[in-house]
Amino acid sequence: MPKREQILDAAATLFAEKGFYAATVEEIAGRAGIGKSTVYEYFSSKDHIFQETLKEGLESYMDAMKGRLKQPCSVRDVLIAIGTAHFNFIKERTHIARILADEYNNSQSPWATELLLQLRERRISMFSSLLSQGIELGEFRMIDPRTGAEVFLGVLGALCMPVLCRSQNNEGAAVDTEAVEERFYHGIDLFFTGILS
Amino acid sequence: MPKREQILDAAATLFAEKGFYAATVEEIAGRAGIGKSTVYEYFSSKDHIFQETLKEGLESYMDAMKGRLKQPCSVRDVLIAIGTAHFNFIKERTHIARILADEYNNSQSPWATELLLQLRERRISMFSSLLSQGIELGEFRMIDPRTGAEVFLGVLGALCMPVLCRSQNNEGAAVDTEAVEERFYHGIDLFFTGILS
Amino acid sequence: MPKREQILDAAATLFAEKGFYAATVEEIAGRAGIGKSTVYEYFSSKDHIFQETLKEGLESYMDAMKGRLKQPCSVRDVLIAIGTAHFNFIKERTHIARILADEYNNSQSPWATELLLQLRERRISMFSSLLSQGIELGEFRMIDPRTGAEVFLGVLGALCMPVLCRSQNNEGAAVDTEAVEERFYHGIDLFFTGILS
Amino acid sequence: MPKREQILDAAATLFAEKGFYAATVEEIAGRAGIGKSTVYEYFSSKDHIFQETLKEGLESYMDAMKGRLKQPCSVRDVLIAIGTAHFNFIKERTHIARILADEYNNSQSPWATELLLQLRERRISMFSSLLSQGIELGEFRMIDPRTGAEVFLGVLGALCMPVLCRSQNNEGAAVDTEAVEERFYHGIDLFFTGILS
DNA sequence: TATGAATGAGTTTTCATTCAT
DNA sequence: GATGAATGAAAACTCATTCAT
Repeated sequence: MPKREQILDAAATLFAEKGFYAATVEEIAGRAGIGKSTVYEYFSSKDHIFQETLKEGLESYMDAMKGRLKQPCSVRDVLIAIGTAHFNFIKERTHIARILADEYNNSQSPWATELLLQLRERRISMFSSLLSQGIELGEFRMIDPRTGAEVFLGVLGALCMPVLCRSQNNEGAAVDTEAVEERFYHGIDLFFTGILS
Repeated sequence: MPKREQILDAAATLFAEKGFYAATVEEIAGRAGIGKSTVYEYFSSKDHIFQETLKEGLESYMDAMKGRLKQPCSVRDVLIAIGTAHFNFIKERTHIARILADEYNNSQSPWATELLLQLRERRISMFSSLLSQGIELGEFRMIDPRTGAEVFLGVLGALCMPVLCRSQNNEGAAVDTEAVEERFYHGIDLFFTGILS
Repeated sequence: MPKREQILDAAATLFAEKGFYAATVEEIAGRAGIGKSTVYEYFSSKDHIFQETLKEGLESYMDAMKGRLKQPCSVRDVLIAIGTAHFNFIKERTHIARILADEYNNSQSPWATELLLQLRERRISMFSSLLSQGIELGEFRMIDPRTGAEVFLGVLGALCMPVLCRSQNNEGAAVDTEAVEERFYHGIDLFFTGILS
Repeated sequence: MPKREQILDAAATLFAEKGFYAATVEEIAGRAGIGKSTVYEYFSSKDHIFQETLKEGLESYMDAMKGRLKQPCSVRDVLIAIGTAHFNFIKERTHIARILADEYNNSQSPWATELLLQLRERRISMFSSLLSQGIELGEFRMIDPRTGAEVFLGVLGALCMPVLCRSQNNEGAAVDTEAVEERFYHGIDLFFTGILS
């Protein structure tokens, strides 16, 4: 595996586990199995590493989502497919996901907040346009698409929390992913149908 | 104002703005208008300051919520009232709210994560029992109350994000709180009625 | 008890227990049962407290010795009497004794070394003149009195060590003072008679 | 010279001159001719430096002694040889010797006291067994070997004091080592023959 | 006289980054 | 390229001392 990726991998794990500040360049190098100063052959600074970790995560997340957009079925099904992709991304790339999920992140490099907000906007606009489509097609009520998008985002986030949280409690009983997944789909369903009787 | 509170206030602002690590004790002292070592007359460590900031925030948040629980009206209205309280809390104590909102926070003191997760659980169980009530009263469908609670949490969080985000961009145009508030109620409404037509 | 003495007492205990640096003015004040700044009404600095503690100890030690000098008996008996006084001083004022015993002390205020060296010189000259007397009287061999005095000093010190050492191990089983005392007199005897058969 | 040793050397000098607390890491680094943080590449803390200084000193002292034990001569001569080794050690490694001599040391790291007491015990048991031998061989009277050992320890210590003391008064006239040495052997002789006529 | 509150000067320690090999 | 060694800059924390009451 190319060194650059080794580093990025190690970094993602450590940033997710301990945060930007507590993770040291030395540790990252150690986990990547290389010398400390070698890191600086590939990245100009610790900040830079974080930046690239984030970028890579961002893109791989968006890619995972995009695959689900063009499907010849109801918008509702597309949104569910996106939810599924989201859930899978989190299961498979938990470390990166933890970093991406930390939207309020301000403990780290200042521009990180910026990137994370950009991700948020991209996701919102993606959801928003899907909702608009759905409204046009008569699938959905006449709601404000942006609001709907924000809500959907919140729902996805909240329902996946359990997976991301426990991921660092290596000791504790592993999360019952099955149960979480079941609740996940139930929760998404609530988004569509509401809770009123 | 008592020194202890001055410090806590300054700390809340700085922790919210720059996170636990980037905020220095010197800065906190400076903003509180006192000498660095005076801080240590009131708190035994930077960690301790954060802990107390968090605790105080936690309690004042839960207090703000509890006022809304016992009302002679529909459960739906109670949930909306809670939403309102949440929104007001965020408007009024934006700094603390930013800290409380950072559920994925792991960049800071390790027990902080614990406290924040506890807050989450308390909120979920509060919402959960309200939903159960509503179901019993026939107000809501037969949904899983915990899932519903998680979703409601996510919705509240996502809808308030704009306020919390910009709060640090002191430069940028202030958020259009009115607009956010409008979306906020619209979003909560979606939680009840769903988006399907 | 006058405050000044309260402070000096507390100081002696703490200086003996933890040394000059580790003992804080706050602790001293606390143990003396007064406020921290009150200490400065009686002493101009921490150094000053130590200085006075030392002086007081020095004098009370020399006083204890002097009482034994004028006795109508053999010089040998005078030296034994001094040994006894030394041993008693250590039993009764262990804390001060610990401080006085630390001749190599350089961890503390610089002039402290000076005072302790003076004590040493005073003791040596006391012993030295006794030995000279003894030689003149034909009690002792023709030895170098100064050397003899140094040796006697060393013997006293070494034999009392066990008491001073354990005095800080509050937890441990108290030293068997009886046994130490027995060895003490045996040891002094060796000084007079040597070990050769 | 390897950096680790440079540091240890500088540290020994400074600890001996000013004690553990008054010697700063910065000074140690300065005297070692390196940057402050470089020290931490070799030792994990100031405490650690002291610990290693002490350990090294302890071992080199015991080594110096051990060389003198196995000699085909009278026990008395062995003890004198040990005295000589002791004296030479002090002349050659005065700084370390100062630290080792400070048996009452409690101003420093707590475990330091422990190590120094261990040294004392090792020396006592060494002397004690030599004395026992001497008694068995009929060289010495029937004395308590432990007491004898303690006395011998005290004698050695007291007689070397002048060298250790002045060693820090760099300004003052150097000690007349010759004179001290002469007294040293005279003093040891007293241990064997006593002072009685 | 007595003291709680405030603090500045100083110390240890950490860590991203550089540089010589 | 790769790296071990070196370090400066910064941060948390301590404590003797002062000062207003």
